[in-house]
Amino acid sequence: MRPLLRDPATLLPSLAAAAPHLHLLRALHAHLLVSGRLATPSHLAAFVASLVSSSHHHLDYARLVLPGRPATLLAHNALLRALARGPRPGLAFAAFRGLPLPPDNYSLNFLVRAATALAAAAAAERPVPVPVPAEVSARLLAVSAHGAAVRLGHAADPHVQSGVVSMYAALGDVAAARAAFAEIACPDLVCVTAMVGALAAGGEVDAARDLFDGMPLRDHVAWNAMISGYVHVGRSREALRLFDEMQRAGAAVGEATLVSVLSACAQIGALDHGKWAHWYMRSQGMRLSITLGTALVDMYSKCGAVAAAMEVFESMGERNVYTWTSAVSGLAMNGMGLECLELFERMENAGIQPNGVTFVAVLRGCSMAGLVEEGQACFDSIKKKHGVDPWLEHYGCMVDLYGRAGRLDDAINFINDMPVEPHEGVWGALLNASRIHNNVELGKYALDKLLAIESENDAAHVLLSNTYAESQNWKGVSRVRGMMKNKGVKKVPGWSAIEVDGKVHEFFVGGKSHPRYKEIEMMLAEMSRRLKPEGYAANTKEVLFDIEEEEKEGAISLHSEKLALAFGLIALPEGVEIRIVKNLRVCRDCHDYTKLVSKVFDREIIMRDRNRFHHFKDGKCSCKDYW
DNA sequence: ATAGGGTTAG
Repeated sequence: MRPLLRDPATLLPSLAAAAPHLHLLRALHAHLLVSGRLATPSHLAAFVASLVSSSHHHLDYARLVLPGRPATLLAHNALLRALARGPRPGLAFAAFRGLPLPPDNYSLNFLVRAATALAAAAAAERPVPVPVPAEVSARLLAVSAHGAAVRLGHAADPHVQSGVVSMYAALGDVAAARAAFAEIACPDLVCVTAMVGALAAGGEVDAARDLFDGMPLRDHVAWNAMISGYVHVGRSREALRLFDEMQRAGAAVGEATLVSVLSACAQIGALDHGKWAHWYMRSQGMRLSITLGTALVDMYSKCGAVAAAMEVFESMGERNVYTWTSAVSGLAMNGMGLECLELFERMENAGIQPNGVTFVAVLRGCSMAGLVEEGQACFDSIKKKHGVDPWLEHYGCMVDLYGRAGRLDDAINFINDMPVEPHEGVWGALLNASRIHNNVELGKYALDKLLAIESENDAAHVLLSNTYAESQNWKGVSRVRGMMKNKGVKKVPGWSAIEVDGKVHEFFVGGKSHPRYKEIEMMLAEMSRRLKPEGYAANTKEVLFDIEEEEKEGAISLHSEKLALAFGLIALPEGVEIRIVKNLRVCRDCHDYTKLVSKVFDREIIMRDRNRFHHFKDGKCSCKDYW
């Protein structure tokens, strides 16, 4: 005979996921008691899980229900699992200690997951100078969970093994992950993959790659771990190469893969690759999730395709802080300060709480567009309206805002009024402002402060040297050169990347290794020839100061962006814009040079440097020579 | 009758 009503107990599994209200749970409890089903372990376990699930935390209720029942691990493990997944994973440890039965491999696994959740939460907190207490306690709990697994004889369980490895990875402790992994006699594929992930996320990509290459089988998760590892350390070209291999190997390309691929494209400005990824996800009918959509917005923004970025942004049904921040920051990077402020206002109206990263983006937008008053208002609102203490970076942005606008006094007063000790970013901003406005004295002052904090900052030395150079103070330039030599400060080598026919070409300062270098050399000569009548003379003020005076002109012509530019003129058909991505700030000479090339060769050139975009057209740049 | 590895913003 079929029951007339659906048995309420069948609702249990879905209730566990749905965070039900207390009255519903009480009714269910009554039903389970009356029908006697609460005595069966599976029903009890499911009921406990629904009590402790997600935000509705009826923990005390669960604690009342459990002791009155014959103790089963099934029910207690359900509690552990729910606690580990819940908003306060630390509670799983107390429950574990209070277990009325010897824990099994499942219990240990849930305990390890709880420690992982704590570690991840601690890592997600803003980096602060000293380790946060959450991190310290996460570490202690991780070690104790691992110890418990070993002590209780569950260290050989494959689920526990992979869990322990990724737990240490979540803590950011690669050494501990390595040590734990070394103890495992026969790690299975999932466990090896976890180790690949741990190494990759910890920045040890080459070690990760060795392990990865040695795997007899690799599924899509292993590929994803490896690809994201490359992206993480900025080796995006290798990431894209590996992605090609992944496809040839027939591994499943999913959301996680594409997010990493898009991030790689964003880093090196590989717009064609990025467009392809966008096309691919559409052709596969993939849903535009928040994560994927955000990665797309970021990719298009960082490739200088703001319109496309905004199109994706507007088409998204759901957005979170990351999405909004990416869009706001995209507008800022592209010098669209007013639009950036407008979007920020929309964000606030939409009820999305901005965070510190958002404010950095807005302040940078103001700084680039010279919107001093607006930036001031934004800075004040951080504390007044949002009740958040500004980060040091926000102070740095303000110094940059005043400094770029030429309001050096305001910048200095601002620094003097800071309630916290200025950090290197603040002095760096002041140093940069001194360079822009040729104030050598102030530059020296800022550099002294900067070096007192961070004595090996290469960018600082380069900035000071450039400040000297712009005021023709060659003695000063060589003094900085000496300082750098003495301290062993190495200048980060500049590179520029350009994408042609879906292939990314990378150029380094003075590099001659490109297969088409002969043609590039000829093109460079032609460029010089055609630029001379336009009044171009190599600007030897800002140069690499490790090069002797008489070599300057020759050396300048080989800055990586010039090589990329020459290659773009050769390899890209007329009428196609040239897109170049560079890892450092573009120097004044290359900026002047590129402006003229855009006019003489009638090309649009879009150059992304360390800080922002430059859209060159008809001999002018979108930054209005202000960067 | 409960478990595992990979994914976004400055």
